[in-house]
Amino acid sequence: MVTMKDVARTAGVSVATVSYAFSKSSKVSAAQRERIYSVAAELGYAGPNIAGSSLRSGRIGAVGVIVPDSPVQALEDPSVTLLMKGIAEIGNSADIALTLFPASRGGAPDSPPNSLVLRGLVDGVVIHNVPDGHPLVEAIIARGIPAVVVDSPRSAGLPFVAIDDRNGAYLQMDHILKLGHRRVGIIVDKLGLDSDCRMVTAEDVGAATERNARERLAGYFDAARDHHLPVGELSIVVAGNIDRAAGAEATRILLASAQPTALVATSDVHAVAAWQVLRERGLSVPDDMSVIGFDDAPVAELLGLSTIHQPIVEKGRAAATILLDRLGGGTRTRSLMKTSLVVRGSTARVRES
Amino acid sequence: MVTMKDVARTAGVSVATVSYAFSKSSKVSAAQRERIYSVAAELGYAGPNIAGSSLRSGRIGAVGVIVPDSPVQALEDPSVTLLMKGIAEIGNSADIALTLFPASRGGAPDSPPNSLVLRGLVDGVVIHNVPDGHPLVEAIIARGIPAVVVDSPRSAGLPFVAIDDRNGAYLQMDHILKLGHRRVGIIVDKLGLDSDCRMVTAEDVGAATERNARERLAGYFDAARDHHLPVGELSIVVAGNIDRAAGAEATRILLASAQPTALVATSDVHAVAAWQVLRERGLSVPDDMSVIGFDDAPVAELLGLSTIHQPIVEKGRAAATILLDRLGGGTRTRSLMKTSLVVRGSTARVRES
DNA sequence: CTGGAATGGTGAAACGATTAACTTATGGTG
DNA sequence: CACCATAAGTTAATCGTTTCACCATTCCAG
Repeated sequence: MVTMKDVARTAGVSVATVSYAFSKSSKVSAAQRERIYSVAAELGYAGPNIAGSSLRSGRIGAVGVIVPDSPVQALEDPSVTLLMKGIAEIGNSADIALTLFPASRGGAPDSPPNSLVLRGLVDGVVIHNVPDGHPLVEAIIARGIPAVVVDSPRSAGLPFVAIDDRNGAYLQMDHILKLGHRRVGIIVDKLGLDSDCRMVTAEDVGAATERNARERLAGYFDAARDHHLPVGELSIVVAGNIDRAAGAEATRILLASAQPTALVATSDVHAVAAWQVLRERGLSVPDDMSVIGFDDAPVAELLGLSTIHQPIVEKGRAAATILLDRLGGGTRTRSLMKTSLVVRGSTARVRES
Repeated sequence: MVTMKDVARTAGVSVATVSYAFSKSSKVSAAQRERIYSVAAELGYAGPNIAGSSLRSGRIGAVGVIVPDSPVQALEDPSVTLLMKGIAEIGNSADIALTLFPASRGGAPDSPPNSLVLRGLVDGVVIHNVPDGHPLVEAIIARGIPAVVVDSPRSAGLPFVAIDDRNGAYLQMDHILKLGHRRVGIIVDKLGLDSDCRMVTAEDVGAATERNARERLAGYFDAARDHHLPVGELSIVVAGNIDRAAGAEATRILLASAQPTALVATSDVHAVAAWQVLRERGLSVPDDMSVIGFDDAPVAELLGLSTIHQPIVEKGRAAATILLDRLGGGTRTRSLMKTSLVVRGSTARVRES
C-alpha cells in the first residue's frame, strides 16, 4: 500500500506538506501542490487513507440512512428508494458516500451492543420512519451523533423533515367522502411492533406506537367527523409490511368482513396491491370500487391511481442538506413539506345501488 | 468519546483484553468477557471504533456497490434497487454495511484523483453495469481491491455474476417473430458514452462499447436470421438513460420513422414507457402493437407486461456471497444465472391487415 | 537598515485499536 | 513431586493522517 510517506519521500517534502496539499490548505504553494499531485498519480496514490484520516480528524466522509426493518424489506418500498435518491443527490455533490443501515441488525444475536453507526462508520445519519423510542435512535441521541429524522420518530431535539400527515390523510378521506362514499375500508401501515395483518379495533388505535399510522388515522377521523360519518363505521385493517403481499392480504381481510365501496390506503404500494386483488375478483376500479393511495410513487402515475402527493425526493434533499449543515456546525432544524391531492382515474362518485 | 482505554481502566484489565473480548477471541474467559461487556454498556461504549480498528486491521466492515452514472440516476432503475436488495440481504446477516457509489463522481472537478473507494472506505465492491475500461474500474483492479462484477464489464480476472444476455435477447425476439411480426422496433440501452436518444445505424452497433447492449443486439440479430428476417429491417433506437422519460422519447422517435407492429425493449422501464406513449396515442396493446420488456421488474407483473425474467435479487446475493468469500480469502469466481420468457398480456399475434 | 508580517514549510505528538511476543498461574501426567 | 502444556493476561509496537507549534525566508513600510 502506498502512503503519504512514500509520496513525501519521492517528492522530497515532508509528510505534513503532502497532507496540507491534499487538504487544499493555503499553507502550500500552487506549484508545490501540482508537483505533489503528479508524484501521487505516478505512484498510484489515491489520496489520504480514510481510516488514518478519520482516526485523526474524526470525519469519515459518509452519511448513513437508517431504514426500518431490514434493508431487504426497505428496498421494496419506493418511498425509501426515492428518499435515498434525494439524499444521494446532495451527498454526491459534496463527495460524501451514502451507507444503508437496517434499524434492526441481522448479525449474531448474542453480540455485545454494537452498531456500525455507533462505532463511527458514518459522520451522521438520516433516520427514516423508525418507531418512537427505538433503541438505536436512543443510542444515537445519547452519543450525540448528528442525525436528521424524516417522518418519524419526532424525538427530543432531533431536527426533522416531514409532511403534515394528519392533513394529508384528511385530504385523502375528504376526497372519498365528497364522492359520496359511506362504507369506506382503510388499509393502514404498521401500528406498532407486531406486523401481522388483521382488523383494527379502537383499542389498537389507542395503543399505536407508530407515529405515521396514528397521525393518518387521526386525519381520517377528522374528515369522517366533518362529513358526519360515525368513526365506528370505518373498517380498518393493518398491513404488516409495506409490500404488495401484505397489501393483498389486508385487502382480502377487509373484503371478507365488510362491504366497502371505497378503499383508502396509507401507501401507494398497498393501494396497488388492493387494485390487483380487486381485478382478480372481477371488480372494476373505479366503477365497483374507488381506490386511493398515498405518496404519489411513480407507479401511481403509471396506473392512474388517485393519491396524495408528497415530495419524497425533496424530503431526501432537505434531510441531507440539514445534515450536512449540522456536520459543518450549522443549526438548521426542520423543514415541513406540502402534500396535495392528485385525482386520477381510480376514484369516482359512489354508484347508486 | 469513550474508548477502549476507558473500558479497560474501569474493568481493571488491559486494553488488549478488552480488544480480545470484543473480537471474541478465546484468549479471554467467558466470565471476564461478560464483565467487560457490562462495563462497556454502563459506560456507553458501543464497540471498537471503526477508524482505529480499520487502521490497524485493514478491515472496515462495509462493502460498496458501484452503479453507473450518479446514484441519482441509478435509483430510478428498479434493477439497481433489486440488486442492492440481494447484496444487502447477504451483507446484513454478516453485519456488513452497504455503501452506494457513483461510477462518476460529482465533487469538485479540479480535485486530485480520489475516490472514496480507492481511499479505503469499503473492503470490497460490487460493480454493476459499468462500461468496459472505466477508469475507476481500472484503478480498482490496479490497487487490488476485492471486486465482483455484475453484468459488465467483464474485465481481466474479476469474478462476475451475469446472465447470458445474448440468449435472453434471443428468447425475446424469437417470441415476437414467432407471433408473426416482421416490422419490429427495438429500444436499446446506452451503447456507449453519449446518452442522447436517436436511431441507431449499423456503424453505431459496431462501435458500441457497452457490453450489455452489444450482446443483446447480437441476440436479436441471431433470432432475426433464424426467422429469415433481414437484419436491416429492424428499426433500432437507443434510449439514453434507464428512465421513463428516455424510454418515451425513444418510442416517439421510433414511431416517427418506422411503422412497427411490435416493440422490443432491453429494459422493462423502457417497455413501460413505450406502453404509456402508445396509450396516449390511442393505440392499444397488444391489439395494435405488441410490447415486450426485459428484467421482469415488479412493475411488469403489475401491468401484465410480457418480458424476459432474470433473477436480479439472486444476482445480488450471488455477487455478495462471492465478494465475502474473497474477503475471507476464498477464490470463488463466477456465477451464471438463467433467464426465461414470461408471456403475459402485452404480446399477441400480429394483426392481419 | 531594521522590525515585523506574511508566506511556505517541517517535526512530532496524538487519534483508537490490533496483535505478536512474552509472562504468569493452573492443572494434569508420568 | 517435577515438568510442561494450556489458559488467561499483559506489554508495546504499529497502522496513516492531521494539526499544533515552530522555524526560515522574503518583502515592505517606516
